[in-house]
Amino acid sequence: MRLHFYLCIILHDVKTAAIIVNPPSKPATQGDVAKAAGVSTATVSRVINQPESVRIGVRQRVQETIAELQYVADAAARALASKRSRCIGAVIPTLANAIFADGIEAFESQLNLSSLSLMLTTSGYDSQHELTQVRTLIERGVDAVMLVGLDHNPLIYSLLKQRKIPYVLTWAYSSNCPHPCVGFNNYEAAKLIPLHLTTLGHKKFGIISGISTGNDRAADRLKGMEDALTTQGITLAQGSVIECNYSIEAGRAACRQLLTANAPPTAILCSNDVLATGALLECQASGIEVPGSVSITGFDDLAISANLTPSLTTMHIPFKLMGQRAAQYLIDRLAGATSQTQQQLEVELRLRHSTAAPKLPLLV
Amino acid sequence: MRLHFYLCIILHDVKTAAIIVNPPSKPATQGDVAKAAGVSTATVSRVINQPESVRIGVRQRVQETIAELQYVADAAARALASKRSRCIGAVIPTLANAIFADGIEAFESQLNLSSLSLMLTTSGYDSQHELTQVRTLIERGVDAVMLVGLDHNPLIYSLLKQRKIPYVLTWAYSSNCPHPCVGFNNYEAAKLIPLHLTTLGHKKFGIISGISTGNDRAADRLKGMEDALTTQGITLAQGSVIECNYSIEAGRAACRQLLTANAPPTAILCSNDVLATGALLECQASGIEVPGSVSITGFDDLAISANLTPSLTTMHIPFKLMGQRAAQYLIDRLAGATSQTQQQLEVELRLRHSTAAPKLPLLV
DNA sequence: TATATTTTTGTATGCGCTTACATTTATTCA
DNA sequence: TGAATAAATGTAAGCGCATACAAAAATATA
Repeated sequence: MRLHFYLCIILHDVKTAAIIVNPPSKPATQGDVAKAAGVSTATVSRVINQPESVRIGVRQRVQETIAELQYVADAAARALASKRSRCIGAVIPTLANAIFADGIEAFESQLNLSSLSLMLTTSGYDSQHELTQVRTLIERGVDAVMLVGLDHNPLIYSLLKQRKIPYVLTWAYSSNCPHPCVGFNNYEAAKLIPLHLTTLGHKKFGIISGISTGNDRAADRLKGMEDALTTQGITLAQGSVIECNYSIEAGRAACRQLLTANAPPTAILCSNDVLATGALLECQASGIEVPGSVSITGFDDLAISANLTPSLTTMHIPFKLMGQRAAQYLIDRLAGATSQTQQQLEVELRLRHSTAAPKLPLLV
Repeated sequence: MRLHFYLCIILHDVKTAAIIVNPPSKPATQGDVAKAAGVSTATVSRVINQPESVRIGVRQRVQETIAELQYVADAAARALASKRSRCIGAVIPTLANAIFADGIEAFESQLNLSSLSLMLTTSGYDSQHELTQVRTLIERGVDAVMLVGLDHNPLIYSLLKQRKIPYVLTWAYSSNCPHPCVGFNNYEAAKLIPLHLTTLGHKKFGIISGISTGNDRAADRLKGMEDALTTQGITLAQGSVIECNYSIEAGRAACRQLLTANAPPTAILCSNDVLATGALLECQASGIEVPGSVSITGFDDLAISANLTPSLTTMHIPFKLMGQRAAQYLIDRLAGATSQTQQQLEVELRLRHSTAAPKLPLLV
């Protein structure tokens, strides 16, 4: 088979050779390119990895040969020899609800700019499963790992450190976080929301939170909201904090539960926009006026939030920027550079139409 | 360094050895395990890949040694030697709106059951970029590829065939599709929707479609709806078909445009639920009654659709099943088995509350 | 022009694993 | 019990590439 191949080379009809030979034969290797171009494999390797180090004439000849033979470097062999897979792993809780979509898409785009690929997995908000996924990623030989949130199974950190695999935490930030992170302070951000509502005159609150166990973002947001209320001298009534899954149905159910209580709240704080959307839709379905009867707030500023009626007051997060920064941090680390280890991003409370002063001010 | 290691082995204190040695030394290799267990590397390899072929006693000893040394097989070396990366690539249009979330999560879960990892990329609905992504995946050495839709750059197919990489198309099905596919017939499914509305008495329709160029699902759905209407003797007025991005904003804008026309439609057919959600929200925002003034339908049955007010009449697709089946098809192919090449899934029109008879029957 | 220096290229090893084949050990059967 | 057969294990050859080091070529220097 190879016979035809070299024959064609001699005949200066390399293109035809490639066409004729490729279907039946195996893909070209570096050695094939080297022979065809009349250089050593080392030179071919250099043309690919450090083109500047090869004289221009030789380089071009090799590049042409690569094109003609449709040579594609074998990723496994490269990884084995160079000890770099050029793959980055990421574990996010879920693909549902597009909560992580913008951040991840930006993360991947940024990686691609540096010829890195993304290996994306989901944990289902289960820290044990997250550990499994990280293990799998490490076994796959990823060069670095991105995780969501600050709290993770200690085994994850020890695995990562043992293997000297760079990592970055996202969707959260804490000034005293002992790990590299790119995100925002969920606690501090969440504190801003109750303030807005107490300023409007609200005194009775309900909170719909994600499951805080094993989810530091949810826990921080919840605590932030609670602490801010406490600071304002407001006490949350029994049963006015509900934790549930991040789903519209759960948000609806929680909202229903809060509003059918003895003394229903005039404001419902949701720890993300999916829950807030659910709450809002529940009010619509039950004919409860928002913000007339109850104000509702979210967190994340998802695509739908501005389009609901009423549009949702929520916390805007620069997810795209976060994804880019997180990727760049890892890229820099892999290049040996030392970029800023902890990066805090600015968030912004977007005041829209789901919040207003409570309808009936209490007569005191 | 290694000195300590073997010393400890001799002292029968392997666990300590692992703990002491691991941080400073390199991860254990197959050879380390082989020596420590007193077998050849071939046996270690067999214990990992075909445990049944190793006698139970030896097998257990090796497995214990693996655990003690915290041995993890090097993926690159495995891939190089076995010519299988155990990675599957997938290209989906976008992570936004969670349109592909359920299907992809199921796809990944199914892969994981067979120790396969997913390499997920997005194309942004751009067929040129899709080609780039497929190229990247192939260069990464994925064992198989999943794509969304039937129409793709011919180069993608020739690349895949040239490299003999199994692939499967999803989110679509056609009986005369020359490629393996697991999905549903977008055209036939879409045809069912107008029928429902004409039965209710609607005569004036508007359609909000995704961009049909380069998107066979969008094109098929649009054509299905148009053909069904034609069959019913209904003509679409000029400008009553709008193509736009799959975003809520675009759906809102399109809806607004349709409803402010001279003779606005009494029913708006949307080619997916994101657009339908946008349309519905636009009506809410403008105080237009649904289904009183206008009926609205979607396609996909996303999580939000049943929770809107009114709940959305839409086409339900078994995305989870589709993801599983697609993964299983590839798994079977990689195992050399020949499973069914084209798999059509059942869809179901979910009648909900966004559709009703038109308010004012025309007096003829 | 001859030598020293720098740049470019080649040689050859090994990354860690799988697997064909050879060898040894266990099992079966006459 | 011994030969024939089957099962388990070992030996050793790569897989395709990157790279340390050696050699050659180009360039600079005197």
